[in-house]
Amino acid sequence: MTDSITASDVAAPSGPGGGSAAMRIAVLDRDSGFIQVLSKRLDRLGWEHRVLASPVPADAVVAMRLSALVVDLAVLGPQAWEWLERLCGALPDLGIVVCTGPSTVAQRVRGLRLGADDWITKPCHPEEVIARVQSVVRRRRRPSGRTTEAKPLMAGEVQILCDRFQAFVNDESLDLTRREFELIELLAAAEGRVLEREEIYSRLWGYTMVRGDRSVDVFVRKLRQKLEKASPRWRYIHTHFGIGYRFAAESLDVNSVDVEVPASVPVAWDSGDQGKLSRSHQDRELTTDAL
Amino acid sequence: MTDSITASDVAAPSGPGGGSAAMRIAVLDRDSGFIQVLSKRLDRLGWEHRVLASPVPADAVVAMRLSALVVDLAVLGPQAWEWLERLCGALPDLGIVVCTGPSTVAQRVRGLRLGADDWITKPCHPEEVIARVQSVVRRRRRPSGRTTEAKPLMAGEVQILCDRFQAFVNDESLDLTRREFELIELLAAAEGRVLEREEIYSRLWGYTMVRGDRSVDVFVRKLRQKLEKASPRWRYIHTHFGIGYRFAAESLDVNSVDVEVPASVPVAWDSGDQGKLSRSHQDRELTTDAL
DNA sequence: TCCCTCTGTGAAGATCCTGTGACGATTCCT
DNA sequence: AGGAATCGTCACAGGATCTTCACAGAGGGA
Repeated sequence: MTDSITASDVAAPSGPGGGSAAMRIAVLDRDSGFIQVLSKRLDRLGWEHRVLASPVPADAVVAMRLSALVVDLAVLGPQAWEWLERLCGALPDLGIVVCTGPSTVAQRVRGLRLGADDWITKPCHPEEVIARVQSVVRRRRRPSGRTTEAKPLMAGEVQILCDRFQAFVNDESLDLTRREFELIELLAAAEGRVLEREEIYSRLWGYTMVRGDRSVDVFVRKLRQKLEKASPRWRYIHTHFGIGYRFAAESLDVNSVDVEVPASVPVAWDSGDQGKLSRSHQDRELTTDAL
Repeated sequence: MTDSITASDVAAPSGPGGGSAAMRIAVLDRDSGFIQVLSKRLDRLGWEHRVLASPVPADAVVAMRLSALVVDLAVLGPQAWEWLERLCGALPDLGIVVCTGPSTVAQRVRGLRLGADDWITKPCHPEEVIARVQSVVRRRRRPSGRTTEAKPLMAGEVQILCDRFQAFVNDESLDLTRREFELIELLAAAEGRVLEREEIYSRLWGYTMVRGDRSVDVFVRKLRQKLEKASPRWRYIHTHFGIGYRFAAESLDVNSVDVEVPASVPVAWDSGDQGKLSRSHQDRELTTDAL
């Protein structure tokens, strides 16, 4: 059961997982020529992608769990601005690249201010579209990506192995579901800081929490149950009333020193390899492209 | 006196938002016309900015602690690519916007792949440059913003940890509720200034206080109780009759030097001149208040 | 000194928040 | 298709927190 979680699952927007892989984008456009050429490139890159021909309600975009969206505002008609604003509000972590015909400075500024991450004017080369999408996604991912690099997190009796998407107590799996694991990973990575519900929600679900949503609470409860069963002498998730939750291992044994360990990570974080990767990658691209 | 409240003061104490404030950018370019127009806009926006006329070594850029850098690659000559790569490697969190003359698709793609966050082609409207810089910075800040503001405030025996939404004395939590914490944080951040009731109220509750509302007083009392219990030899919150409250740690030990520390971040810079200011506290209260 | 206003205090009621169990919807696997 | 696992929503109950109120004491000006 544990093993059923595959790498492809990691495609989650804010997903901690894999590096440059697992790109998932959608193109909202009707320009068949443009779409065709772009799709071809995306295929070659191995990016999951999807073409949308008509204005999709913002809620539907949410469900797609995209890394980025390329959109021609012309398709949306007069409600384009409103749509853009709603989408950016709901999905603060989604990369949005507007790729549309001739526009005025004012229009571009407006789009960017509303939350678009980039604005490309057609006609344009698909390679540039891709490079800009990459740039947008890279920018978004950088800070969250560094925390999670297969280094096991430890707290109390619990060991969190990111590369297995599972937590263990005495080498026994807690049988966490995907959401449960993402939650414990997020909390543990916060190193004892309090995370607000809204932040937890937006990091796990990828869009902003609506007031009254109890999902976070429910998953906290499920996590607590499994932690309690596997490690009864410890408390891990602490409620901060009116704010959110904090992860820190606290022993219930009175005689023990009751050390409060947030979550230690034997990390020595890198920074080099990602850049290196993308560079060699890009050299290859440039030579073959021969522009 | 009430009018001394400025827009910049209103930045929410713990609020993650605060997008436009504290922007700090540099422009590396030689196009005097462009620079002039851009500078003017930046001034009006209140962004700190700085113009660099010649290729600055990447290391020097590091020291500037910028939010973003706008650069014309032409200034850099043939080493532009290498420079760009070095810079992006050294400062993965710096927003880099290339703003340069006509270029090929391949050049733009190369720049973006090397780590640039955006690429604008001159001639361009300064407003668009600004909008794109904002977009870049906004995107970069969101996830890391919360971790950055982790400067603990210190006053007397009390330590305020913003990322835990809690205050501590000797590593023991005061068990502050959300409002109580917001209040102590607000007061402590004022660095010894007197805050009027109306200001406190509007910052914590988000709307203006109706006359006769005693909420602030009640929460001050709760805070005082908890502070008193945890740190009996100190006074922290001082009433200013007819005005409001002031936060400053004052020792009650007579023999002690009675150092009054408003609330300082535990960095190296301070401690010297405090003693000079404090004579008998009674007198000081009257003179410094200067109403 | 007197009087009026402002502040400290305690308590009670209202309000909001969280824990919890259960249910239907959806997805995934066989 | 059938069944199981997982997910998201809902309603309810018990607490925690917030707000309001009344009263007493302190502060400041005439």
